[in-house]
Amino acid sequence: MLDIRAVREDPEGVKAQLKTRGGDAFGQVDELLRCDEVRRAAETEKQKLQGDRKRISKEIGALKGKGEDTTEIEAQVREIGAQISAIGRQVEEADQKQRDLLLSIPNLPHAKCPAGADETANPEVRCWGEKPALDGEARDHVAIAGDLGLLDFEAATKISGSGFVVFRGQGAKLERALIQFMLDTHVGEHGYEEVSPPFIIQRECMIGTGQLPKFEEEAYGVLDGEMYLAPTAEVPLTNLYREMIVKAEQFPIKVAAYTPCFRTEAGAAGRDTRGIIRMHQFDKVEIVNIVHPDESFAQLETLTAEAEKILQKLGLHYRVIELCAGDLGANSTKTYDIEVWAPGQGQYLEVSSCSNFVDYQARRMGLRFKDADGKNVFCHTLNGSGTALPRLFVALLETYQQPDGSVAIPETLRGHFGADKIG
RNA sequence: GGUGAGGUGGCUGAGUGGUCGAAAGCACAGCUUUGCUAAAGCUGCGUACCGGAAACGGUACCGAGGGUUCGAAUCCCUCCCUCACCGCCA
Repeated sequence: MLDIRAVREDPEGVKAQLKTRGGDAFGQVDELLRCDEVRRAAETEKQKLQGDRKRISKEIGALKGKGEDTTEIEAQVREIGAQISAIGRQVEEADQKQRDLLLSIPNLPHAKCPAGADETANPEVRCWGEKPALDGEARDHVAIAGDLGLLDFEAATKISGSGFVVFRGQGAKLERALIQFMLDTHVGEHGYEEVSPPFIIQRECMIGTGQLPKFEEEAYGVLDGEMYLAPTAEVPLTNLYREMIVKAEQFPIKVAAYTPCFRTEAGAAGRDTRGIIRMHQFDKVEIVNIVHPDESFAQLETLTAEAEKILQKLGLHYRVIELCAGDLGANSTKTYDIEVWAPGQGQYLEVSSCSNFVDYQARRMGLRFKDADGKNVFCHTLNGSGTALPRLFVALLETYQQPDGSVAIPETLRGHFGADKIG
C-alpha cells in the first residue's frame, strides 16, 4: 500500500514510476486523489458537527442539573445528529473507496529498476558454477524419477487431479532431506528463527502481504472464502508481526519456515505441464526479514546470498537475474530471481524470488517500530524462497544423473539423506 | 460443542449515562536534590485521523459491530477472543 501523503505530495512522480510497470495502474492515481479530497472535506465537516454535538450535549447536562427546560436545545442536537449520520455515510463510502484503491495500486519500482516490458528484459546479475558435462544425453527428471520410482503422477491424479504429484520411496525421502537441509542451513548458519506456522490463513493476512484483493483467483479458498490455503510461507511468516510495534533493537528480524504452498495457477493452464515444474501444491522453505528502512536494500543482497548458498552447497549451477519494471511483482520494489540450471530441461528454472517490499506490506498490515524520536514508523519487509523444492528436485536429479540410471547425492546432502546415491 | 467468568492506556487496575481520554500504582523519559552500587521530589508520557508552514487546535478510539439516548467505557443486541470446568477428538 502506498502512502497517501506521498501520493498527494508528488502525484506526477508516482504516476511516472507506476507507468514503468506497464498496465494502467497509474490511471488509478487521479481517482485516488479525487477520492482523498472528497474524503477529507467530509471528514472535516463531520468532525465540526461532532464537536457541536459534544459541546451542546454537555450544556444540556448542566441545564438539567439546574432543573431548566431543555426541550428546544435537545431538538437542536437531534438535528445535528441527523446531519452527522448523513455525512458519516459519505465519509465511510469515500474511506472504503480510498482503501480499495490503495490496496489495488501496486508498489513503486525502485529508482534504478531496469526498464523493460517482460522477462526478456531482465538483466543477468551474476552466474555461479557451470553447466555440468554429462556422460551421454541429458534425460529429464520425469524419465529419471520414473525408472527409480520417485514420483507417481498417476496416483496423484487419482487422489487430487492434474497438477499434483506423489513423491514415493527415495523420492519422498529426498524431499524431506532437502527441507531439513535448507532449514538447518538458514537456522544454523544464517541466524534464522525456525517457525512452523499454520497453513490455513485468514483473509486479513492475505491482504496484509498483498496476495489479496488482487489475486483472489490464484488462491485456494476454504470455508466459503473466509480462509485461504497458504500460497507461500511468506504470508504466515510476515503476518507473525501484523499489527505490532516492534523494537528497533530486534532488527533484523529473521524467520524461516517450511510449508507446503497451494496455488490454483489460474491463467497458467497448459504451461509447464510435463513433470513437477508447476504444481498446485508444492513444498518450499521461505525466509523473511523485517528490517529498519535504511537497511532494506543492503539486506536484500544478504537475503539473496543466503538463498544462493543453498544452491552453492548442492553444487548446482545457477544465475541471478534482476526483474525489470514490467516483470516485477505487484508488491515488490526490487526483486532478484535465482534460476537453477536443469540439464534435462535445457533451461534455467526459477527456484527463488527475493524481494524488497519496502513499507508496502508493512503499511497494509500495520507493522511498525519506534524510531529514535519515539515515532511509530513502518518497517521494511523482505522475503525470498530458500528455496522452492520441486524445481530444486528437478535440477538435482538432472544434474547428478549417472549413465547407469542412478542419481548421485551431493556430499553436503548425504548426512541428511543417509546415502550417497539413489538407485 | 456446553456452562461459567472476563476483555479499560506498555503493564496492573478503578470507573457514577453528562465535568472520563479515562483515577491510582508500576514501568519509561526529563529535571532537581542528596549522594553512591541507590533513594526522594517535580514534570512528562497512548493511537489514528482532520485542520495548520509550525506552535498548536479539533475529532474519534475503553475487544469488534449494531442499537437506545440530547449525550454511552457505563444500558440493550450480535459477534470475536481469553481463562476455567465439562463433552468430544488426533
